[in-house]
Amino acid sequence: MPEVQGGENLLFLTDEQLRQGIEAMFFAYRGFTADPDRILSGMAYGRAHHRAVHFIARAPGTTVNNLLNILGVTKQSLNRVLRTLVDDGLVDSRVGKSDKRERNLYLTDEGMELERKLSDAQRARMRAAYRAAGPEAVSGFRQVLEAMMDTEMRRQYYKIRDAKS
Amino acid sequence: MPEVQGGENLLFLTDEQLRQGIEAMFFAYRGFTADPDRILSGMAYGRAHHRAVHFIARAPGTTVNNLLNILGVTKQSLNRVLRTLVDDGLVDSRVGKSDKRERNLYLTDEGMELERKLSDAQRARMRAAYRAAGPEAVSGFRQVLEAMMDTEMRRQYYKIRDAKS
DNA sequence: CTTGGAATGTCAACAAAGCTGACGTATTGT
DNA sequence: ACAATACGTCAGCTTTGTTGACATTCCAAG
Repeated sequence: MPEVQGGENLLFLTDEQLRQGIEAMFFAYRGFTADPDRILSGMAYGRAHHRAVHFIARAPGTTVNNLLNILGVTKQSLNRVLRTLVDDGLVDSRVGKSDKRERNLYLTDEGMELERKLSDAQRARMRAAYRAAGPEAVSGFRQVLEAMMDTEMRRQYYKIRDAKS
Repeated sequence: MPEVQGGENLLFLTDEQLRQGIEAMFFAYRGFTADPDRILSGMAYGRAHHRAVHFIARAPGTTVNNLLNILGVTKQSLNRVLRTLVDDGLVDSRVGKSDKRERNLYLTDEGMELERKLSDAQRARMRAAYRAAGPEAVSGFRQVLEAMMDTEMRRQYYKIRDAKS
């Protein structure tokens, strides 16, 4: 059998395989966001609020600028979301201690309650998927996702992850 | 060492691991859409057009209703996108042969050209990620993604995938 | 101590892409 | 004949993103 693929089995790199991966990402992401979206619909919040709340919960005291980098939106867009959360008493925005231009963001008790509700739903789905697929699959899943990120996003991802160890 | 986890290693199911998976999905999806988005910005098209073009390319002759089910949007939303694509000569909408109420959708040559451009970019990233992670990781990646889909979406996914074998 | 630049906030206007509801038309199946 | 289906469309609304302009506050360098 001729080694047309450089001596390795690269069948997983055929266009058809790649297209299937693309479609899997598309359909899976729908599932990924479905449960939080369901919870948020009916409240005055949307996916953007979920993202803000998630990363504030994850890195309490984070600055607006930092959140901007993580979320990759404009400050005007984030500000609109943040303002409603602050006004509604879910997020506390405190003037920075060392640098008073900065605002450090924290969830209030009410904010934490919403975060937990959203997170519980999303983690439940992730847990079910992980459990169904098994530890080895999970490892592969994470490897491919990390390789798919833009360099700057991967940096952000590691930064958050490593702060938790 | 006590078997507090039912005899298996379930460390990959800790809340921290699940949160990392959630964030990996978030950051990776950004990368996943980044290249097509870049190509489309500047044209009068967006991500919604990309999705329509992708699935029409994937299942030529598909009906509007079928596309609606795959994309999970309202017909008004899809119609707006489809109309611009037809008007611009990227998509051909032909009256159904057996059932004249239906419209069968096809890409024109110009439509195929755009699809190829978008697909090339997205597949290049996917290929790089797959290559970096290796075949075993890719298998795990796919398993977790499939387990994460809603049942109906998984059905759609298999349907498209199996039509290509 | 003044001044330039950085971080933040805000106003206005706009665009993409989703939604609901209502309605019209052609076609099909009962 | 009539109900249901597939599609298209009008109108209006929401969420979430965008630019651009401008004010405020503050740090730090000259």
